[in-house]
Amino acid sequence: MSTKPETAQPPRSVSELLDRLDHIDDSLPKRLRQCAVLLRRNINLVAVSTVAEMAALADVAPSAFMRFCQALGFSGYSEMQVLFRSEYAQSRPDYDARLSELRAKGAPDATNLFADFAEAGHKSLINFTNSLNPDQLEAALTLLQNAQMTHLFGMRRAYSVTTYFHYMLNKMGVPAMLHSGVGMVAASASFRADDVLFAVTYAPFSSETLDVVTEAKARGTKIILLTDSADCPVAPEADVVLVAREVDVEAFRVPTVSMTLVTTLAVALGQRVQKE
Amino acid sequence: MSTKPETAQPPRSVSELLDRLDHIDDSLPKRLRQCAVLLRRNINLVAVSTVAEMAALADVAPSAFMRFCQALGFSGYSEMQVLFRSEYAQSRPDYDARLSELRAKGAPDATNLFADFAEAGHKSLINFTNSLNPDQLEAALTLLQNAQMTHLFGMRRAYSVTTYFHYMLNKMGVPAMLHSGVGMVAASASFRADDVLFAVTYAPFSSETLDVVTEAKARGTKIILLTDSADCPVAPEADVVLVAREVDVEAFRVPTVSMTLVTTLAVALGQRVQKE
DNA sequence: CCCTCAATGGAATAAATATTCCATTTTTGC
DNA sequence: GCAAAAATGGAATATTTATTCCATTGAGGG
Repeated sequence: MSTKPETAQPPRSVSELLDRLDHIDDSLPKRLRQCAVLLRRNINLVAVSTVAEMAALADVAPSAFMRFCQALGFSGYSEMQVLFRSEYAQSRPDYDARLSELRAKGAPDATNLFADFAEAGHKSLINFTNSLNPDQLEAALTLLQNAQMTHLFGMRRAYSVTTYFHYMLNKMGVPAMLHSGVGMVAASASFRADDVLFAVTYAPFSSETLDVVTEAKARGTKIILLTDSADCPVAPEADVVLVAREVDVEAFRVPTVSMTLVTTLAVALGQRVQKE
Repeated sequence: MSTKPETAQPPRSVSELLDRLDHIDDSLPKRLRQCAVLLRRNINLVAVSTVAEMAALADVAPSAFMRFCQALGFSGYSEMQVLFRSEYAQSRPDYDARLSELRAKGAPDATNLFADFAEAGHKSLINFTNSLNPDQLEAALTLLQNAQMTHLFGMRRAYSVTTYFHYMLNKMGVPAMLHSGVGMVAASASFRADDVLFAVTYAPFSSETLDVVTEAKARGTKIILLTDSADCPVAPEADVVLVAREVDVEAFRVPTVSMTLVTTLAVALGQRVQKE
């Protein structure tokens, strides 16, 4: 029917491009394969290099690299480059250098403090990403997806997390109820067996939240617990336990991982609900 | 002896350049100062932008930006750019490798999504750290420190940020009042001239928050505005504007920078209050 | 072994981008 | 308020860089 479609559509993002590179057809001609291999290994150079430079690294003529870009679906090197440039424009290389520099100079305390919190946030995210158990996320998502209603409960610092989760769930069109803790008894009165309670609590665990979890358990409501320690006393009651540990700065914490996690859950849930 | 030396030698590295920018002579002509300020704040864009783009961001003619580069000691923009490009080319591989590794494995969607959000959070924090103007933080802290009462106001996603700020301020023993938006009129009725309004709003800006800011201005209450764009319509009304831009994932955001920022403010404030 | 077609490299061309020049405006010193 | 100097913006030019073209090479099929 149609002419050889090659890779008709250009990748829309760097990660899409990486995907494609991971599945490079072995039938690719020699030079083009060289390009693919080099690109896969030096993906970070595209934003700041010319075709000629990339071609030289791949040990290939510029025109060959050009053809390679077109085989990927781009109109040329430039079009591919804008992808990398725009992603890079949001980021920045020498984080550590910048941080230590900030600290070294007599920067005001507050600025240093921010840098410390930023670094802590970064570490927390990395730690969590590394130790993340995909099955748990999946389990949580399945529970949420099947829930008639999701009840959100958290006191003190956990309250911010539930408010954001509530906002995101609403935005995604997922029914959710935010309990503010004051009318606690009334809250648990509305728990039903086909509901899910998403409870957030950090050490030292607020007794209200522990009570609500216990109550939910008694009513047969499914329970997802987001906490910062597997030692949370009600962990055994929960169907899924998500442990988000935040690196602290002078004993203070930003709930970066928790916020990122609930956002992820909401967005993933939204995608699933739409596909139904 | 010699002719006017200007900045005879070009900076040898990005951090040397940053040093120089931090000590920009006030005698610099207007346009050139604009360039300096923009560069200081968007240092990361140089590697992937053209002079024309940088000039446009600085709201300056390309030739002016050119002169600015030369005033710094470079022969031109290109020479300055190689500095950034080469530092970038050296420093990135780790992070990219790590990410593409994650992707390569057939991880479930939600896990990938978390990794994306984690990366976005990381980028956001870096960006903010880079462009952070210590004076603004100081100004905000001074206002907060002198306030008789701090009023916190934010709708929708901004609400989570204010709830966390509220929690932290309480913890630090700083008087703060969280307005939840429903009793808005009542809220602004309590604004006094020696109070501070800490308003949080992101595009598209909620009319409630804009109204509250306007009302506060009329009452002589000092205003600190936390937003994600300098274009916020009430930015001119504010005494201090803090711009926390979050990198998005498929148009969704986690308020990582905002949360980190309010935590920083609260802790820094707590330290100062204690020292009094 | 030859013919055909894909692949390749280098050179020619096109496009984008940096850089300089200069007429005009703005500021500074008197 | 005037003259001189500095600063500015826009247009002209130079340079770099991407892209295409085409002659040559090499591989695969009959």
